Amino acid sequence: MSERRRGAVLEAALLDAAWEELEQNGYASFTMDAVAHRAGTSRPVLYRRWPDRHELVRATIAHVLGRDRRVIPDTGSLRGDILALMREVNATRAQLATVMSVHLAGYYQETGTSPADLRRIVAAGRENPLDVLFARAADRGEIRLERLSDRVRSLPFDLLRHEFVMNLAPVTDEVLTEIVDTIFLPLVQHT
Amino acid sequence: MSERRRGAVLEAALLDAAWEELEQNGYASFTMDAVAHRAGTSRPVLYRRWPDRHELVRATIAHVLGRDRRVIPDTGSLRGDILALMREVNATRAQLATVMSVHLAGYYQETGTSPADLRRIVAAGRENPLDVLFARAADRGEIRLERLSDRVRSLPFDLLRHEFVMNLAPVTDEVLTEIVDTIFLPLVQHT
DNA sequence: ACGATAAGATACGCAAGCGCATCCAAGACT
DNA sequence: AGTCTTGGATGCGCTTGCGTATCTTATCGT
Repeated sequence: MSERRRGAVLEAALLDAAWEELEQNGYASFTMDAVAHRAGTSRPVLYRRWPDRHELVRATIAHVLGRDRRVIPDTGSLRGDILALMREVNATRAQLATVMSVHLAGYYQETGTSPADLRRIVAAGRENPLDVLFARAADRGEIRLERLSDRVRSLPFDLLRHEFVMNLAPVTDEVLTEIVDTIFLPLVQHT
Repeated sequence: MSERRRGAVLEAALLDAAWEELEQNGYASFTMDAVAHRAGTSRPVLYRRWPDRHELVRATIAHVLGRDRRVIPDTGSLRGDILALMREVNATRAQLATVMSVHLAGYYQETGTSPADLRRIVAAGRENPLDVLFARAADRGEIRLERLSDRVRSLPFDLLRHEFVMNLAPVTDEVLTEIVDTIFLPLVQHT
């Protein structure tokens, strides 16, 4: 068993360390030195892979979000599916607040990019699970798909995202069911 | 007329400059030097008022949000009132995204404070306009106040805030009316 | 065993940012 | 005019972070 990390193993360790730095200290205090130290390596190792801090941040976000292999729930009802997906997001994507911190903290001004670029990373190569859930609900006759606006469809997750951003933490299950039962479902039934 | 700024006038100029720095370069790149330079002064002037960068940031946010003297609309209907207030927030509070950037970028880790602290600044000494609007609607018989959850009442502004954060810009009037007409009002009428 | 590659370590020099000390000068008040 | 307060300017020294060069060493493949 080798002691010195190499190739993809080393790269993953570097990105994990970078992520922890982002989470624990925020984008404002994110430095190459801190990442290197946390990863148990030295800065030239980072520079051999990423030309600068911004690229390392971008790669870190892609790395963390890219490993997020979500199971698309199938509970037999739209309510169940949406709640299950929200629980999953809640448990795994509270880290989205860390991503948002990069979104907001000056990254765009510093790099000359835009919010759409970060959204592209998040969305890359991924089927939107919501589309699947709604198609199923339509097949079951629960909803008329064409009658639901995009805004209604994304509403539970917009509100969940909002909670993450405002509180920097996952929400309680009561909040999830409140969103679904008192906001989302009444709107679905209304249309 | 004196040429050298003094007292409250100077302090306002300093805080305005600090705000512009936050807006244009983000919290991650916010420095005392840049603020002093933008304000046409020198760093000791800043340090005479605020012990460090974090305190300057906190004071800047309080300054910007504290000058926000909102008129509480009275259009004769809840829809009208909510839309008017949202338009006002949309026109003046897109800058909330800049505030949020501080919220997220590591300020709390750096200062040992919490999201509740920032919310206290925002809310300080201010009557919540929403309470006024809803009380009026109840007086008019439009709604049963006790039947509306806090979440329904704050929903338009939660969604507006979400839009600000996601897009870093004000929204179109179409988005405002969509939120009110297809999300908020159906929920109000449902209860 | 040997060679190639890449990881790890260290050092260098530069610039920025910071916190502070010191001095000068403008402005207000008596 | 004199005094006090505060604004403005400059300089100092320290630390941190960065980008890079150089050297050593571990590991892998042949």
